Amino acid sequence: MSIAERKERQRAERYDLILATARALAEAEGWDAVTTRRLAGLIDYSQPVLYSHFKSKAEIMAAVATKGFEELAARLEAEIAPVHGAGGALRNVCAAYLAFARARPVVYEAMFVLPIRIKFASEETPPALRAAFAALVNALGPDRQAPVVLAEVLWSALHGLVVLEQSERIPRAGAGDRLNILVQRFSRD
Amino acid sequence: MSIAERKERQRAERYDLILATARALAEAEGWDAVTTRRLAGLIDYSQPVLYSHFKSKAEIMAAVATKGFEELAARLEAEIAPVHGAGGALRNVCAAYLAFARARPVVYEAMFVLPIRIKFASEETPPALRAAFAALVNALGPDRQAPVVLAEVLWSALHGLVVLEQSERIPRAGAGDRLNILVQRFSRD
DNA sequence: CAAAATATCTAGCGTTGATATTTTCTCAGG
DNA sequence: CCTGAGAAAATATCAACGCTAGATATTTTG
Repeated sequence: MSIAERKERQRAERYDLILATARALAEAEGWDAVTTRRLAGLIDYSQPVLYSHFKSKAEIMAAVATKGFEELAARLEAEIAPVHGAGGALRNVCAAYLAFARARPVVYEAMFVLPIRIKFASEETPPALRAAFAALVNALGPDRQAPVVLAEVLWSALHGLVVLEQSERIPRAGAGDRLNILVQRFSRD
Repeated sequence: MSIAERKERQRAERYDLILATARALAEAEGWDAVTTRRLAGLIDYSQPVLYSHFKSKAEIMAAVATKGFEELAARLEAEIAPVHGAGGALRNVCAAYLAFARARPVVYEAMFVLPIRIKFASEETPPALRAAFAALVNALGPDRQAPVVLAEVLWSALHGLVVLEQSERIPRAGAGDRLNILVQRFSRD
């Protein structure tokens, strides 16, 4: 079975290559520049090869997004794990969320802005996405009333800050002040 | 000058017809369905006529968005004007914002999600947009510290709720609970 | 060694936003 | 009532897009 294994491995490598290339191209020139022709050219395969791995261009973007969920979850959990003193966890998690969005804006866009049809808050929700949301709930601390709904509102605020900032609808300069106010508003009274 | 005036008026009518048709088509089938050809067909003109009014399709969407800013500002100001008792203004303005987004989702999308390159928070910002933001600031009540930054965060939270709800990333069912929590968090302590 | 299955390519379909060219219409002056 | 200039709108066209069909080369199986 060694030959089949090798082929399987090579296919997986090409799969990863497609995702890495799509992400790199999007980071360099934005998602609009990620066309199937350019993507195929960059990996030195013909365009239809992409369709042997993915059903559509949207599915490629969804796969990039899924990897992004994993990275985001890891970053948020890293801010919870050490016992920093409970007061600081909320601020650190919020800051990590915003830092992720700033560091990987196009991945963030694929995850949360573009229409990629990933199920949220259901059984099919990717585990990493659920983990990231759980980190938000934990960051709020124990014994809060309606912690899940509270985390949803917190997440909305974080997401709103990200997209309004990225689309330059609120000035980038005030980001620090806005984080302060956000944390203050969602801290325990 | 009467002939020139008539021509001018007819041109303005066609301009409005293009915007109304674009909006109606977007509301019926989404912005992706608004192609220059379909739009031209619906107004019984050839496709290049659109380019005698607008430089690009994005400019058409930006014009629809600008009309949306006016409607949003009017709705928010209507919740401030009457002296409802200061406590209720914040809730009413937030509810009106969310109601606008639910009532006109595709106009909201053009205003705040799609890349339309309208200047925010600058001298070129459309007056209606500035007015809408001012209504948010007023809704927070007098004598708050850093009211503009606070309003930016509130706006971010509202916007996050809207887009996460519309893209089904948070369940629609909990909207009422989330509004309660949002208002509670941004009310004066 | 032949047959079946798999992998990949070239070519092309139908649409898109935008533009270049050509035709049609409008309207003032003789 | 003509006629020619200029504006306005049409047709025709462009390059690029996502995606698919058909043909060909390669590998696996009987």
